[in-house]
Amino acid sequence: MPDEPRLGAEFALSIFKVNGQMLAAGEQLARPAGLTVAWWQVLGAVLRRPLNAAGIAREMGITRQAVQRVANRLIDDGLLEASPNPAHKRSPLLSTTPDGLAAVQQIAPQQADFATRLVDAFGHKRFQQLVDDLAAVSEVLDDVQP
Amino acid sequence: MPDEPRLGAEFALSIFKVNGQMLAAGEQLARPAGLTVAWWQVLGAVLRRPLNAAGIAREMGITRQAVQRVANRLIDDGLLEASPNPAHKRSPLLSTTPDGLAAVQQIAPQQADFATRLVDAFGHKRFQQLVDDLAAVSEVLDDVQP
DNA sequence: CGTCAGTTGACAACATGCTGTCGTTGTGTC
DNA sequence: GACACAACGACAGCATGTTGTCAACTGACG
Repeated sequence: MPDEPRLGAEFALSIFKVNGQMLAAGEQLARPAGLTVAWWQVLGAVLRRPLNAAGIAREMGITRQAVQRVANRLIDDGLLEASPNPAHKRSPLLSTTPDGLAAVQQIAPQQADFATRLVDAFGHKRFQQLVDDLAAVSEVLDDVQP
Repeated sequence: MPDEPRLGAEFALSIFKVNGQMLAAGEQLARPAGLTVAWWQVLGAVLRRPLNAAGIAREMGITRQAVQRVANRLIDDGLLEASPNPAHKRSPLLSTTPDGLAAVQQIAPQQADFATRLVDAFGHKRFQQLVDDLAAVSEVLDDVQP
C-alpha cells in the first residue's frame, strides 16, 4: 500500500522537528559570542565578499526585509559595516567589522566540535547521503509546489 | 579529509531551506480552507483525542505559550472547542468543532495529491529512507546538543 | 492534613519571518 | 535622450515562535 499522504505528513513533521532542534543548537553555539542564529547567518553570508542586503537575502533564501532589519541592527551594534556601493547609490555593500569577524570566529571551534560529534554519531557516509538527499528533495520541491 | 564542520553547516542550511519550502507548501494547502500552517497543526493534533494546550505543545515540540495563543484564536473563531477537564480545573480539553473538522478535511485531498507527487518524484523507497534518517538524526540531536 | 514542587494558563516583551506600500535608483528599450 | 520596468531600502502591520513572570491548580510526601 502506497500511503503517500501519511509519508508526506511524516516528512513534514520530521523536517519541522529537526529544524527546531538545529535552531536550538545554533542558539547555544551563537549565544556565547553575543549573537543569535539570524545574526550569525547574516555575518556568515558576507565573510567571503561584501553584499548588499538584497544579495544576502537571496543567498539565505528569505526576504530582503528580514535581512534588512537584522543588518540595520548589526550596523547599530558595530558588527557590520556599510561601504558605498558603486553599482547602487542607496544600497551599500555590507561587510563585517573586526568585532563582527571576531564574533563569528569565536563560534567556529564549538560549531566544529558540535558538527563532528553529530556527524560521527550518525555515521559520516550516511550523513553525507542525508545531506545530498535533502538537497535533492529541495530541488524536487521547487517543481512540485502545490 | 573529514571536514565535518562544513558538512554540518551544509546540513543546517539544507534543513532551514527545506523547512521554508515545506512551510510555503503548507501555506498553499491550508489557505483555501481558511487556515494557516500553525492552525492546521493544532487542529490536527486533537483529531484523535482531545488534549489540553500543554499536551498539544508537547506533541508539536514547541512551547505551550505558542500553542495557547493559536488555540485561543481557534476557539474565538469557532474551530476549536473547550470541554471541562476532570484532571485539571483550569486546563480544559480541546477538540475540533464540526467547522474545525470540516476545515481540516477540506485540506486532505490536496495534501494527498501534493504528497503523492512529491514522493513519486523523489522515489518512494528513497523517500521512506530519507524520512527514517531524519527521525534517526533527530534522536541523535537529542543526545549531541552543544 | 499541610506543605511544597511541578504543571498550567494568562500576560508581557521580544526576535524573526512574511506581506504590502512607498519613493528612490538602475537598466534596458525605443 | 526619454520612458517604462525592475531592484532596492524604509516603514507599517501581522503571524509565529521564544523567554520570563505570575497566580491557580494538582499531586506527592511527610
